[in-house]
Amino acid sequence: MRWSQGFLPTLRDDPADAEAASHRLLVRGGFIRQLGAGIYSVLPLGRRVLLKIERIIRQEMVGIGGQEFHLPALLPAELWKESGRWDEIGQEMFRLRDRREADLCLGMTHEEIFADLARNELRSYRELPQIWFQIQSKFRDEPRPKSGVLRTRQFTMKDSYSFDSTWEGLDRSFELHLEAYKRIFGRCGLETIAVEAWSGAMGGKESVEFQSFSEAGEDWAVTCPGCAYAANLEKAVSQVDAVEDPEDEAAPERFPTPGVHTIEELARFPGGAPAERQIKTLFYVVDGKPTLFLLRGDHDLSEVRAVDATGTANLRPGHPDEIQESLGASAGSLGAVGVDHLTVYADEALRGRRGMTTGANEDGFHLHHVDVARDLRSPHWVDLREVRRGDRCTKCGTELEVRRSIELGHIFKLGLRYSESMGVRVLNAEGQEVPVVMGSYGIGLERLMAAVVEAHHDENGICWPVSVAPWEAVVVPVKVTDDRQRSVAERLYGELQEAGVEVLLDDRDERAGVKFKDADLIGIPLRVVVGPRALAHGNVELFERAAASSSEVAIEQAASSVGEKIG
RNA sequence: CGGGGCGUGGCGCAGUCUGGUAGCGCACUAGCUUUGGGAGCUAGUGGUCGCCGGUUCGAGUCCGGCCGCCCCGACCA
Repeated sequence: MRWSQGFLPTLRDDPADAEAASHRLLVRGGFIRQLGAGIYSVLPLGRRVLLKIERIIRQEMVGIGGQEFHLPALLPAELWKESGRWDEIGQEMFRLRDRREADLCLGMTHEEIFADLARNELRSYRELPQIWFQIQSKFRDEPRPKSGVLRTRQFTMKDSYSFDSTWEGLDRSFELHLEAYKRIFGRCGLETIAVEAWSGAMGGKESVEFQSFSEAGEDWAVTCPGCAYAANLEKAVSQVDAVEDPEDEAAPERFPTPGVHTIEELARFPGGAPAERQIKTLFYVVDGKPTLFLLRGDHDLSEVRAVDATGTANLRPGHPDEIQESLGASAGSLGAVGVDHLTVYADEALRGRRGMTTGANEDGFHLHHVDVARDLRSPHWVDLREVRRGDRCTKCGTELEVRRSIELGHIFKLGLRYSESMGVRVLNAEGQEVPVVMGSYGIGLERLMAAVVEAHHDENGICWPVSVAPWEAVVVPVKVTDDRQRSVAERLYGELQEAGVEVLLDDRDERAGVKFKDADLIGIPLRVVVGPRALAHGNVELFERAAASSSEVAIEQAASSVGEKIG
């Protein structure tokens, strides 16, 4: 394509409200434009990148036996009511009514719809396994869209669903996806790790996320340098570092702590206690009922674990007035000693601890000499603690690392979650009707594009890997009004097109600096510069964007050199 | 939903405190000069100052309400 005829709206300035590099560069480079919070238009440049990502995904999905569908995004409520998710999923689902007042929603995922097709059409185990996929828009009313296209309310997802007659079959389908996903991300130029994850609203028994390390991410990946262990922070486990408590037979004793509201303040307070010798008391409202979560002072609550422990996702931190009403004190002076009118969950790390310090349920006072076993009224012992950097791996004892990451894909062993609620059954070899064992697998495409930018950019712009670059090469005549330069540039443009290279010709009558800046910004991997310096020797320059390295080749060799470099 | 910030030509911003009828840089149009890393000069185009209401002779500016967007904490591809 000729640049002068294309729509490539690059901006000279960074957009004011973009912080993440991918957001900034994709907007500035003319790949995307914002329409609303978490709603983006994809421009021609961005579309080319997404189509390349789609092609890679499609090839790999077909490679594991996947068959492509295209389901509606506008979905009747009935199927969701059947699976129970119409009520389970809260405000994240976009809901609407048609003119007959029938409930509908915009698809946020398609388990129900594929399960409906499966139950209507599949009859025998001999038709299985099946892997069905689509590449389609998803809608999720995120509480907080952010970072450009990393987290949006409408996005494109490759979602696939496997149907097997046995659990072993599900394991195979899952494994096929695991390997396909590794290839997909690798081909897009991303290093990823597969981590154990929490299944969340999808349900099912086991799930794995693919994450790419990036400071722009919103997830945390816990990895063990000593063994293969890797997990999402939500799911990660670790050994508790043991704390030696002194002999302390004394009864709990109230003591004044004026102005102390936090663990840190109490640790610094004369006569206070180090964080690991305090009991942190968190007040939550769970299914409408006030509830306490107890942790070691230096540990943090994992809300996902709290959800697991309580069996409901309906929980939130208590409001100040609720706390006051239940315990007669404000957050910062709370404790569970003597509390028997609230449900209390205690983290395993507190088991057997004594000589502890905790709030006295009276503002400005704490208790010393608390013996967990003796002074707490039969709490529910559960795992509430969030893993942190430096904790030891449960498998090999090595210190764990915790790093920011972007969740690129998530694969789930759904098991019978949908086949039982929706009646997806086939006959097995014995002629008995059995529920189909399902899996579901998703990749967010725009997020994947953004993650590639996060991983491949510098101060001048994006450095696309050739596999997903909007154009593979750009031919830049330094001065288009120069006849020699223009004719050589046209010649190379033609030769490269002939050779099947996706090539741009920057035929704009702009100064060289403008054209170089733009080419850097939009990240074309290879730039062929046609200028007087090299032409004097019958050469042109080849500039490799990512390496920022330049070399000269003879005009006659230029097209084939480009072909070699872009592989 | 809690906290913080911001809405002024396409983009980036000033002007708001202290009311007087909208300005700068970039981009865009035309001309001349220039031409290897975002050129210079000249002349132009383009804005109901987020929306509604109020105060006032007069509102971008003051008051009230609403809407939108960004960032930080609880959710997910």
